[in-house]
Amino acid sequence: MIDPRLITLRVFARCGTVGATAELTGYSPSAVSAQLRELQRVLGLQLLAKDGRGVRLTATGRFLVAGSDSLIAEWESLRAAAMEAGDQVQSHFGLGGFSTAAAQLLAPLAATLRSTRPQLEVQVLEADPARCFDLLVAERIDLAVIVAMQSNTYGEDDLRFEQTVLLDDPLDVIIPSDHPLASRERVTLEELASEPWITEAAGSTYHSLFTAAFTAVGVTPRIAHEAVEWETQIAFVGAGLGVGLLPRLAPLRNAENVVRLRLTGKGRPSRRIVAAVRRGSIASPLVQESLDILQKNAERIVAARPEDEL
Amino acid sequence: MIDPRLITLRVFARCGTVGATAELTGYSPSAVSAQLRELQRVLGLQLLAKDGRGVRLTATGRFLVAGSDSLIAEWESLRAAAMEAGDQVQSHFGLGGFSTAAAQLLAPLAATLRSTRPQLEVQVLEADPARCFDLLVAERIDLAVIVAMQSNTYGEDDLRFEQTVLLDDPLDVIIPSDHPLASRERVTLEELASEPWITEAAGSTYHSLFTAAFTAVGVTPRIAHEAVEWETQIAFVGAGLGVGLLPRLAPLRNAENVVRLRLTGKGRPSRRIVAAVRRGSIASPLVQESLDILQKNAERIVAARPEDEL
DNA sequence: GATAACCGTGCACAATAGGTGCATGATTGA
DNA sequence: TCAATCATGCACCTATTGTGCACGGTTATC
Repeated sequence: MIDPRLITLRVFARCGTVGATAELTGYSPSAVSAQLRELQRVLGLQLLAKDGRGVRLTATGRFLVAGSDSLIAEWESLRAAAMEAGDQVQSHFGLGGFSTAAAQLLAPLAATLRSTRPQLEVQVLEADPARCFDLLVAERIDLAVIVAMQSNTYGEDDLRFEQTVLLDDPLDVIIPSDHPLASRERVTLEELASEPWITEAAGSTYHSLFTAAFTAVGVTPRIAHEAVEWETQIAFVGAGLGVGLLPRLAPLRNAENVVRLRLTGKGRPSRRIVAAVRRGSIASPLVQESLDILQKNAERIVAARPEDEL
Repeated sequence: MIDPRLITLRVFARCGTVGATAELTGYSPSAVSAQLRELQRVLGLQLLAKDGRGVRLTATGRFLVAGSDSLIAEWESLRAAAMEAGDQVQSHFGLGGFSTAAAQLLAPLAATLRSTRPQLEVQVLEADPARCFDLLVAERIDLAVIVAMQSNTYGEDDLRFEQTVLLDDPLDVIIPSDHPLASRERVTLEELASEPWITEAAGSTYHSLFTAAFTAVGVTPRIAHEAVEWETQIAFVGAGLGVGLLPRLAPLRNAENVVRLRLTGKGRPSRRIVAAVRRGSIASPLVQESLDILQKNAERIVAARPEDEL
């Protein structure tokens, strides 16, 4: 209902480059360029200025983007209310989420929605949290399940989103099964301080979570290897290359020579998993139903942890 | 920036028929029909229902229209603020007004804007007050100068508009120059109670003003003739067919055998002339400038009435 | 300081959304 | 029963809007 060119401008405000905006919105770079030019013509405002080999927003452009937050939210809110009032037959619903979240939470949600609403065309996009927010802004997806980080660029009070906590997913330790501590049920990070650690590349989504866990207990881990996928990390541990942290939700499957241990002691690290939607859309019946399903699923998962004291 | 199909729906909510909506928006009936159908498809909502040989809004449709008021206002407000912030070059500006208002206030405004902003394409539409409001909703015009009636369908608190009082335009009496009272400077309505009156057709814009003037002093006038244009009414009076009320702003020109007299006594009738814009757009620099010009012009007109006591 | 990489934009072309005008069907009032 | 009114479907057309490619300008690298 809001002019798609304004949406494009908002995405550009996040990305900074026409190319990235094109990639995120699904348009070609020329189309984005043309849209932004057209938007300026229609409004009679200069929103962009050349800046080196790229373009940047002018003050007016930033003003417009900032002010449009509430406009978008208002529309989402109105649409949600209208859909609540009328018996809507929404045709498309986009979900976004990151790896384990997508597998453990989004897949069941999509399956449930598919069965309860056969008319609905559910689309799931796997994407990391930052990209999920961008996809929400770009209106490519309507709901995202993401990991809330301390270093999250998007605060809870961001005018563009509304976030709902689903569950806290504790981090476990995975060590080779021939490790001296392998028979233990619980360990502390301090006990593993001198181990060679396997983690993700610096700057990646979980790396900050990794370091935060150690800084909480005042230990500096020795990072021996880097992996991108959980599977790779598990394989490395299985090969005896070191130890690693693995979220409870990430399945170990039938990995050989790898043991999962619960962490104990103070500052047990965990990642908070939240659902995010565009502000205003939370009243939409589809979003409401989705959040209900996610909450129930999250509760079921938490309840299935018999050993969780504290 | 708001989807034109939603604007069309809003106009339809006012008109009630597809044909009238087409006439007001400038589209063809088929286009309006297609737009409304498309809007329902996109939203997945049933907004219209067949009703006899026409269509009417469903409850959901009415809800959406009502809720969109604030959405439109928010956009207007944002655009106005952005245009204030940036140095905009608005290309089109639509003005609407009714007969004398258009001639006395709108024409000078258009001329001034044309000279101060050569780039700007100013368009003036003559239309009665009710239609002016419709044209504002349809976004055919951006500012209207209208006569505020007691029986105004659009209250000051309407979420869609913001109104600014420009001036009060008193009603004068016009009588044949050979009338016994023609030499008087001032008369009261009571003195003319038994005269044959010339007015507009019942139900027309000024008829309610006419009757209100008499009910205020407790007199029931005898309506002898009806005219549509001021010119016609003046000619009738000149022909000795009766007497009539004429707003001060309406020029008498060089009408023969007609004298204009000031009304005195309690409840001197007058019509209030106000400027109306879409809610939110009042902060726009163009609207601000226009209102300034109108206000100044109104003050000049009022100041040119040396005899106005009370 | 040459070269390569990157970024945005203009242009020819294609697709498609969105417009008009007319004919049609349905409904109401004379 | 007939005419008037209203919305809508259809054929057709226009013009907006997207793509792909080439180009010019800017920055980083060697």
